[in-house]
Amino acid sequence: MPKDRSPTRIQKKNRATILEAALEVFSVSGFRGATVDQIATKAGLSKPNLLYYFPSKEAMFTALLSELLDTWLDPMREIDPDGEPLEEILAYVQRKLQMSRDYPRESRLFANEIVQGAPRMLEALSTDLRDLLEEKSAVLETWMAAGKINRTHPKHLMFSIWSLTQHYADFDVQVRMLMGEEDPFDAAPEFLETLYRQMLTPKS
Amino acid sequence: MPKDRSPTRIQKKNRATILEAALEVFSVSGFRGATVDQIATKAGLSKPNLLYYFPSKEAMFTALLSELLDTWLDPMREIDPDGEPLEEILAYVQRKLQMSRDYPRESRLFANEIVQGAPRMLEALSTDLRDLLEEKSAVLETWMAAGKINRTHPKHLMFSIWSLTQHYADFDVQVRMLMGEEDPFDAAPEFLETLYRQMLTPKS
DNA sequence: GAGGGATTTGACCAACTGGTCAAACTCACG
DNA sequence: CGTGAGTTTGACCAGTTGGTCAAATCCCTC
Repeated sequence: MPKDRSPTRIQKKNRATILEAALEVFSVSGFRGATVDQIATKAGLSKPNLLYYFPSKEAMFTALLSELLDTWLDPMREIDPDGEPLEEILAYVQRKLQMSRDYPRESRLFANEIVQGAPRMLEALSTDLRDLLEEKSAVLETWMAAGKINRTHPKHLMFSIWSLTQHYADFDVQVRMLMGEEDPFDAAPEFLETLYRQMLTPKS
Repeated sequence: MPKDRSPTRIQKKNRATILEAALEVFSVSGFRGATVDQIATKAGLSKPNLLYYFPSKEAMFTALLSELLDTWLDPMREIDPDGEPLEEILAYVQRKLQMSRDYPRESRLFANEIVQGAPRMLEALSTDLRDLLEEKSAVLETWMAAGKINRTHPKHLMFSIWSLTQHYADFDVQVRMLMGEEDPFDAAPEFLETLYRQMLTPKS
């Protein structure tokens, strides 16, 4: 094991290589389904070499999770309480959809883990995500109270956004199989835009 | 292995016991994460005994899938082309939500498999589900053409219904963790009803 | 209640998997 | 260069896992 000094050039390169390979493998097989050998092969390194950089398979997984969770929550952080309510929400939806298009492996990594009960992630979720959701739910409530958007359950609204956008990444094979030639991401932006605009635009 | 005659009383009972246990285990761990021993323990039978009734772990899994897929698609089959369009869709949404509440293990079983690329299910999906979706999409299109509901992409509309309803089953731990005491299924029916009503009710 | 098929299981096996370790090798730096 | 820390790996190990098999037990039927 390397000393706890600042990482060498090789350490930085190899850690990154390993995490990239780990993402590739964990995201399709889940924690238990993935094997260290698969990750090693994908990374072009030997199995003992991986375990030189990370003390265990579990350590690779949690390192990956904590590295990605922040990025994953960024689109939600960007919701601006002082912005134009409807536009803020619609923009958030599009950012989240973009994430599903650009980072499907990350989406599936989280999906895999949560579907299986999130045994290695619940702690992180119950702090970072929970706080962020409470904060943004409060923002939504003030917007609703001010009549800027239609009244609904703010948390269910957020769930719906996560669900609809991540569906295109998590259920990618199914969606593509059912759509044939057509790329799901062609029509998705407009579909979601229309959905949320019609749902949230105040009647007045 | 039993002869291929009509199954005995014991065969029927044990097969059912095994599939019930298999559902319990596969739905939380996925195919690879589940072990035959876990299923055997849950079923109260010995491992070799399971393999007497099913030739392999894979056979248990596929038997389970094919047994459940039909039931899983029933709510969609019930959409009546001659019914009142908006009400038909809203009723479908509620049926699907009810499925997520009553059969979360089934939902997670499919979710697990599809997220991982559906290696053992793609064939079934690409016939049964595909045909059914084409049929119901056509119905939606006629309703849109007749101005009974707002125009949108019919397939994306169906995806959205699956996504929103199954989210409550598949991401159950996350949803419950974020909602605290409140039962997600209390507010969900009304939330989804409002969402689709506002989205689909024709303007004019 | 005896015979024979159906059912059950303890013992076992080969393949796989996460992880260890000592020895070999590489590289930065004086 | 040379030397010591950093890096790599072949060989190995113990535990797990899917699956087999022969022997034992059960249960239906005549």
